Amino acid sequence: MSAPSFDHATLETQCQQEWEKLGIFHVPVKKFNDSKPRFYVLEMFPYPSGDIHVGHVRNYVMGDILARTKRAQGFHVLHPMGWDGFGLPAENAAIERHVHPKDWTYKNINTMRKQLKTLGLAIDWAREITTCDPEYYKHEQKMFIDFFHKDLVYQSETYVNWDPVEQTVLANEQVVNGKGWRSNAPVERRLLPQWSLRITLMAEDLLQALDTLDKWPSEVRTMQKNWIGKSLGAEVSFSIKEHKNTSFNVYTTRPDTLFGASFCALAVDHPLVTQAAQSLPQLQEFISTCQNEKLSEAALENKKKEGFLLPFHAVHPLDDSISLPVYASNFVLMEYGTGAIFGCPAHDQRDFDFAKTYNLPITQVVAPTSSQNKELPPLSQAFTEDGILINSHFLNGMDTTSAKKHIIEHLEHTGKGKPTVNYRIHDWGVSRQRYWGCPIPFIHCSSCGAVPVPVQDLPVTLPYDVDFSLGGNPLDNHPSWKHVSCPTCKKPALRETDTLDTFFESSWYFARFCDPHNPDVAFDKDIAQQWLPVHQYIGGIEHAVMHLLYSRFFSRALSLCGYLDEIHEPFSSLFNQGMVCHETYAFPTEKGKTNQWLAPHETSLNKNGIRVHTQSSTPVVVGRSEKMSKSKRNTIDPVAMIETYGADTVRLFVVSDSPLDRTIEWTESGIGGARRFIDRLWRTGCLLSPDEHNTTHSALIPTPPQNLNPQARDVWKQLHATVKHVSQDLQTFGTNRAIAHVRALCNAIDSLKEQHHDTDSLWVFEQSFRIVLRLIAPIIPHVTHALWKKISPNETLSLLPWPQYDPLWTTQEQLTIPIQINGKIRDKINVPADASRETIEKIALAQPKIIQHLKNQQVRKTIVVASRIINIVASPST
RNA sequence: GGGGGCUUGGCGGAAUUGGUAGACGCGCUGGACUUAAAAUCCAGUGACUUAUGUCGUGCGGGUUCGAUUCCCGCAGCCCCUACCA
Repeated sequence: MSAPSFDHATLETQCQQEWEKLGIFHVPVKKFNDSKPRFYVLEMFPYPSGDIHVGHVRNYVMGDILARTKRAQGFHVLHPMGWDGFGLPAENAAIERHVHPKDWTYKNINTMRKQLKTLGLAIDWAREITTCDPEYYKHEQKMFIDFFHKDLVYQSETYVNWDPVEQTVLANEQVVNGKGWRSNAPVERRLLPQWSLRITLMAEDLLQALDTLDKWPSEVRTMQKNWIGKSLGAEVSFSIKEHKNTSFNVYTTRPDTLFGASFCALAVDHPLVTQAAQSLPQLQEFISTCQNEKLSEAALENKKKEGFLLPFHAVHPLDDSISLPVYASNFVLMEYGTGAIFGCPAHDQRDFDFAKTYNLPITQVVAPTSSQNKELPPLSQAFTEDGILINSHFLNGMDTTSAKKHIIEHLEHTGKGKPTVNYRIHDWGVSRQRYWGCPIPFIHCSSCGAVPVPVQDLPVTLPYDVDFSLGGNPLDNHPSWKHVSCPTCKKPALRETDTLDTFFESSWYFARFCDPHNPDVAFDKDIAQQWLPVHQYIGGIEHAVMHLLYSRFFSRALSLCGYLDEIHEPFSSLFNQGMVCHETYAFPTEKGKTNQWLAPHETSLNKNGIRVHTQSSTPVVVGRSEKMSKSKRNTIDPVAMIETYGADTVRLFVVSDSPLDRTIEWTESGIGGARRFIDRLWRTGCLLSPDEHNTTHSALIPTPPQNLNPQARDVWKQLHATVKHVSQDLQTFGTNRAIAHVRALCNAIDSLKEQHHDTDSLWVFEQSFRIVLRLIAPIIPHVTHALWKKISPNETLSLLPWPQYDPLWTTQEQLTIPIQINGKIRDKINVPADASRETIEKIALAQPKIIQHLKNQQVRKTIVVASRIINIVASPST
């Protein structure tokens, strides 16, 4: 890499101090009454995990480029930053390293803030928020109570992962192969009373409104759609032969195949199974086997479908002479539908497998449309397509669609069933048995039940003096914190010791940023509404479902509770940045032990080209490239890079090559090229003398002198075209193209300077260079700011309007048009842009090369696409 | 099992959305400057070919005057989701 031509560290610090002094990126918290449009750009805020890595840099730089561009284009820009403070890693640090989660979190925040600030981001730091601050979460507690009063919150019993050794509830990621991650003890399922949010209430609206989100990636919309999982079917009632008045309901999307039913199956936690198990020890055993299996088997593909034959039969709802065996089975889920199915082996692969295992009849009731009454061979697998009904009494001969309609009508008529809409999405369980989260503001009283904490008593703050060595939930173990009196009857009562899912904080932070320090309310409605919805949200695809869906639910719930009017969608445009990946490195592991990951900087290639742990020279296991994450330690620290090359170089480098939505494999090769470009700008800028006339630079590009030489004229045209392209590209995250255009223009103006030394060419050179600085400023703000100060001491680059191109200069008066013969380019001609098709054709056919090629050929047809191409279709003359 | 995506020189990637494939950069090669190196500048750089040319956007087909772009089939890689009745 080149020797620095200027001291980037000093220059960048100075620039950042100047911006701060001028308050350029600060937006007052108030209602605007000017006509200036507003633009809210938000990157998903970081979890304070320790240090920033290059993935963060790429993410926040791309948002910053947009914020700076929009600012120059005349918008009030809101571009804030905050911290998603609550989370499990803080608690893990407490358990493993005996630091307090709060201290750990705030220390990380301070580190990361400092690191982010070195990038020179155009952020209004006065709006910084931290979600683990009671000033933030007290409003969340109020919201929770408001949701409760609107019946959007309720309590119910739900299963959790319970570690019997640690005496604690485990998050899904803390369950490894069905065992507790620390205790290695088999995890149990336990029923606990939990709080849930009624997101299912809004399932239909959340689904329908996806169609309005036309500035979201279609994959994200599809994923949400599948997650909500609406299906149309029927609920069918099966009565039990042995017990009069007992029945169970089955949900099916294929009621048309009902005559093919050969068994029924219930989930192992279905009430009828639980009941039967009371007198059947073997069934009890089967249930617990299935429940443990359920947690351990991540790969369900090879899992056997098992059943336990229950001591009763189901009566076929269409023919009470038929009774069907009923199984408790591991492939039926209580969480979906009604937790019970009827098995139709011929038309469902799972049922087919099950029938094969237990020797149940396989009756085909749908025939392929093509089969036309021919005899059907026995099935080797389930036939799941639509077709024509057979073996189905009154349904015979109908197609699948009309059979469905008929059977549902029939079932409704006999009272055995009804059409049903089913959603896959569940209500959102928000209780977590953890310390480092927002306390749920409820008090449990033996006589009054669950009572909300009175608003004047909010916030319910987390106690600092907690003991993590006891295991379990420290809030529950705290000697005094949970003991309170009931707000209603004043009798001794217990505080809720569960805290909220950390997705709760991130579901409304975008609204808090609008009015971040309001002590009384979560945010002022009018102030929030002038910014919302977020115009451009930026974040990873991993949040495609949960975070984005919860936020969408929240904006609806907040509207219901009067926090917002008419804001239903929180993010009008969404951009998914690509992942930044890197190989993983680990010491060779012994069986049964967890990987000991190594950070890339701890390894190096030895002289034989083998990657080793640098300190010990031990060869390391090189794993495949994965998304950078703290857990795999495959992160790259940008701090050293910023020190060596400067923030501008790092900023330019991370957005230069790959399109921002593409997954990239991190490599530092090429960063020298980014620095070279900046050095080149610096050298060129230093050649220019300060502007003595104190010209004020507006959006308009100045008019050049008359009669420029052709090269200068071409540069001037290219300049306008570049402004056009870059303006578009910077707004659509096409930074790689924008940079390429600017570099091409730089090459052109440099060669103009080399070849022409007249005053007019010099003028073109200087003016073009000024525009280059303005176009590239959002990407490399420091060096451009400093250079502008040199050449226009009375202006601040960040306050200049965005340059506007003149369409007159982007039109070509002379065009190069290729001539094809049968689709192959044979020659090129220069023609005036307004040449008619006939003229072009005439010129083309007169070219010597073309005449040569058309010798012995007969022209059949000529296609002239104005200002594009000419294609001559010819064939050998006969 | 279901859904989505990707595949262009040695590498990252462009391509006006069906019209000059390889912009811009990295790397590499040669040259200038230098005692030498670094830096900088100049030239070259898809393959084959002495050249005119020929081939070339994962593979096979199709539509079209014309396909990296649209359609069908196949392969490889990646992501999401999953016993969803």
